[in-house]
Amino acid sequence: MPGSEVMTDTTTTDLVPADAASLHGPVIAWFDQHARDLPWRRPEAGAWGVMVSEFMLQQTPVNRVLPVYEQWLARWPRPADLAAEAPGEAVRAWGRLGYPRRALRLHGAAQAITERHGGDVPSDHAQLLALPGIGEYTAAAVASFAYGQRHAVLDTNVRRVFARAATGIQYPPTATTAAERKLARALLPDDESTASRWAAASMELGALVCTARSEECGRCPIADRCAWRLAGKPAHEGPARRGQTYAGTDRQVRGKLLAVLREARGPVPQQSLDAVWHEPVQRARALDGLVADGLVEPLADGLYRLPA
DNA sequence: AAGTCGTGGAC
DNA sequence: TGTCCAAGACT
Repeated sequence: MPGSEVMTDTTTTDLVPADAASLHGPVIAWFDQHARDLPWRRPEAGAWGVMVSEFMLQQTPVNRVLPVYEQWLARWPRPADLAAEAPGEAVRAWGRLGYPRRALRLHGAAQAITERHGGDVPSDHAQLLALPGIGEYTAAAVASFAYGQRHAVLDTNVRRVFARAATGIQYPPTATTAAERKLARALLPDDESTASRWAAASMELGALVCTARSEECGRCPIADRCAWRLAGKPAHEGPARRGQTYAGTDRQVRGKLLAVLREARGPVPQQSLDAVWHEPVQRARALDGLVADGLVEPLADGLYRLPA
């Protein structure tokens, strides 16, 4: 929208730059003291380790990612190792992390890295963004965490921290707004290495202290200047922002179908897939969807398998 | 641009 | 128990 850049947002109490800078020190100092020792943060993880972790962490909790991440990197320590495998092996190794299309996209990204970038995860934001499964957030995260670059890294944790500390509201909007991106850029430290540190620190603060529910302001290094807390922590206004009932959806059927294929060694007969769901129309629709997504490969004689 | 896409733990 | 939530991407 032309003109939106210059519109003044009167509904928020965004910090002025001088206040913004005062956040960096306390948050980064807190991070130095309380950061979790996660495997993808260790130097030996490398850019590939960071990238794999970011794929797995999309909409999935850290604790569930940890074991799969370790197995994945032990088996495929470089992008070329994964690229040489059948995509179905990536889907199988993905296990029960959920959203298995991520496994397919990670495999595709590994192939693109092998073909276009000599087997090295690119450090350029635009080149990262061009890889399958990498959007604005993941491109910024890899560039920042793996290569120490200066990028606004706006994930759900950071958005919540900024919504509270800077804007004074309990929760950020459903979808990321231009105002949020602008705020994130304004809060980004000038120095590259400090900016990279800030990105990780503000994210960790949201993950450990400034959580969605039962936030712990007593442990927050910037509680004394948090706009939301200073306003008396007003409750979120408006309707509940979620409504994804899972039971009975196509997603549940897809999950059941894929679980059968994941646990089988070779091709599976149609009959085995039919057993997971009673309703034939929905079952067929789910299976068609999996085939269309490239997660399942139909063979002759009513056999199905993970993609070769 | 609102819907779709898994899974399981916490309260 | 049902609801909410978890380092989003894609169409």
